[in-house]
Amino acid sequence: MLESLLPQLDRLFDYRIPERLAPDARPGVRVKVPLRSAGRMTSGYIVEVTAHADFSGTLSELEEVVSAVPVLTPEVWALARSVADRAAGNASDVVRLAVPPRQVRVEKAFVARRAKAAEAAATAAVVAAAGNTESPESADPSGDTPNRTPIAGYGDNVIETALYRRARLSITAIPTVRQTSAGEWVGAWAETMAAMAAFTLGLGRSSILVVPDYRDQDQLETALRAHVDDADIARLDARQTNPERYAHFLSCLEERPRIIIGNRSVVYAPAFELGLIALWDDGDPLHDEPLSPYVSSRDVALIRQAQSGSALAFVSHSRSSEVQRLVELGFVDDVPQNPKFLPNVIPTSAQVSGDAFAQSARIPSSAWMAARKALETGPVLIQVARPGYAPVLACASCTNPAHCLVCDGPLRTQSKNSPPSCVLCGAIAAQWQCRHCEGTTFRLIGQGSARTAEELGRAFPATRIIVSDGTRSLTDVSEAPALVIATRGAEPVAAGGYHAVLLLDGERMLARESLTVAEDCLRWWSNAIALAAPRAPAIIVGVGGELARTLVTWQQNRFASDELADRRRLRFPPAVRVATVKGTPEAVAGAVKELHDSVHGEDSAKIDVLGPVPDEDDFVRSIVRFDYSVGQVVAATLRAAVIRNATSRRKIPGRPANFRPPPSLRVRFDDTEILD
DNA sequence: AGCACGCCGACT
DNA sequence: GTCGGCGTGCTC
Repeated sequence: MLESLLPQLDRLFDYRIPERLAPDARPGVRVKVPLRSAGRMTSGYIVEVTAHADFSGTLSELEEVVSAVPVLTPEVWALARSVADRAAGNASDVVRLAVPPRQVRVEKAFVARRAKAAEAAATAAVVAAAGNTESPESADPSGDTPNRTPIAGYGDNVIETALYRRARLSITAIPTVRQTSAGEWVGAWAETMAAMAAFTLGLGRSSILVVPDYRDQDQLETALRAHVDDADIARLDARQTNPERYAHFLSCLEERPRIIIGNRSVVYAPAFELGLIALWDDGDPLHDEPLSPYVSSRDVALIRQAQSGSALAFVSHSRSSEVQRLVELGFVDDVPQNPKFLPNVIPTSAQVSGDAFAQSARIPSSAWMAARKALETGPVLIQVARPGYAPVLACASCTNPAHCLVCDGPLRTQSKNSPPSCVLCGAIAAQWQCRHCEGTTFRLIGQGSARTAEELGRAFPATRIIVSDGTRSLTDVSEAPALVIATRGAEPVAAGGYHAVLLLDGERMLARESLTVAEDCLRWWSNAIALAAPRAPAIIVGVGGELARTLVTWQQNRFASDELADRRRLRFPPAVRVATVKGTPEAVAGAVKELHDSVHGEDSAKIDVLGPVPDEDDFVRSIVRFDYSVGQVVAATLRAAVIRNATSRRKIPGRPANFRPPPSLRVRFDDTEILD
């Protein structure tokens, strides 16, 4: 496999292995090979070693084995190929996500340590043979390992049995916090996932646990350390330096079961005897890969599960419509939580309290009183939509929104005494003048986390105020009374759970324009509510209707089912898949025609094309919607069109001799934002 | 990408 | 009759 970005080189090439390289030339190792003419080298990976080449011409010789460590295992290669095929992308792009950059020092240390271990094992084997001792114990195939903690909150052994059967599961997380055996507090979901991984480890198998961000990862790691030895955990995440990441990656290649945790790219980690892939909160957009070919970790997990035969679990408080679809198909099994501790959710319409602060923050009196009461005994969580002080500024005289004089972007205030600055370019609006009425003074609109904190501080003078937002986010707070103001997604875990949770900016959060607003809001709110102590009030302000009813009854699965039904009616994802086709008008028209040619007969109803509409640079854009059943044909057809356009690109007349136009056809599958 | 091959216009 | 322009296509 060549490390090339060119779609026309995204296939296997055969090379002859010279005698001197034969010992190291095994599948998975990094190599350098000649391509096209002498002296030009490309790097790549050996995928297969065979006695007879498929290629009929004369073979070039392998130039160099860069390192003897087989970093691209056959399983991961097969996964990369399937993922690329599904999204009409390059396998080498996927491999780049799967295999971190090589770090020579780290790799040498790994090789040396491994050689030493192998030597020690050989000596031990000799001693064992001489002494005729018992053979080393292997994992008990019958399943139940002694001393493990049961996975609580679900039916007896329901999850254990499912893991043993290697089932695919949608698990409704338990909406509260739990204390680990080491005394630390984490979301119950983390405890559940840790117990699942520990059980799988007891079966002698590895787990891959995928979380959206490092705050979730920290909780999961805390929970895991209470179940297993630290040496059984391997981490792969964006916070690590390159050497750290490579060291942990290499440790996954060892032939012993591990628990591998990290963000979305960890789904590609090599794993010894993979027994479980589990995703926390698969609806979080951080599971969507922003690099080509843009395949989300949910889809990668589904492909990997099919190839490895491992168990698969989607764990969340509110089920994504994608997983709902899989449940309705019968492909994934529903594991409901034991409804013993449902959260105490109270929706409140905007019946504003008489208190001065409550009025300015539009907090209803009942919520205000609940917060005041809860503060006597423990921490209270206040969820707001935005960070900063005043997220929006307007002209004080004409009330029109204020804009940056440099780039015309919107203005905001970061903290109380900081001058207004531009959201986009950061310029400080010094000599600002309104473009509508020549006014020169601002009016602050809305409350960001900092302004909410300041005003709450005034209302509760003796209370500790803690702010957790995008710029400064906390992972946990103590059980002492405090007001914790957090932007959605940045809520810290409180020891013992919050004594009250207030969700303030519901209306504003719902005002965002997106196909998935309702689903996203439900997820943000459910996740915050799940941080409450048992029976503590969770008050949601200014949200009514189906969403409020869903939270009160804690029936997110039914909401997901309704949501999916709506998408079916509209023929929107995930009821169907989508692909964007972008390029010159001729290239797009050609690709669309080929699609109609290859999806024909009774299948033709399974595909429809929206557009083309004009895009930037004389390009046009079409959106193809298609049923999952024709996904392979659609991907293969569009892939062929991309390759053809890359191979024979026409020169534009009247341009400089060496001018190369951009690729005249680009394809992107399953972009969740295109129909917003 | 980047290089070789080939087909057509201008030249000793 | 050949030299070299650049468009077209291939890379094991």
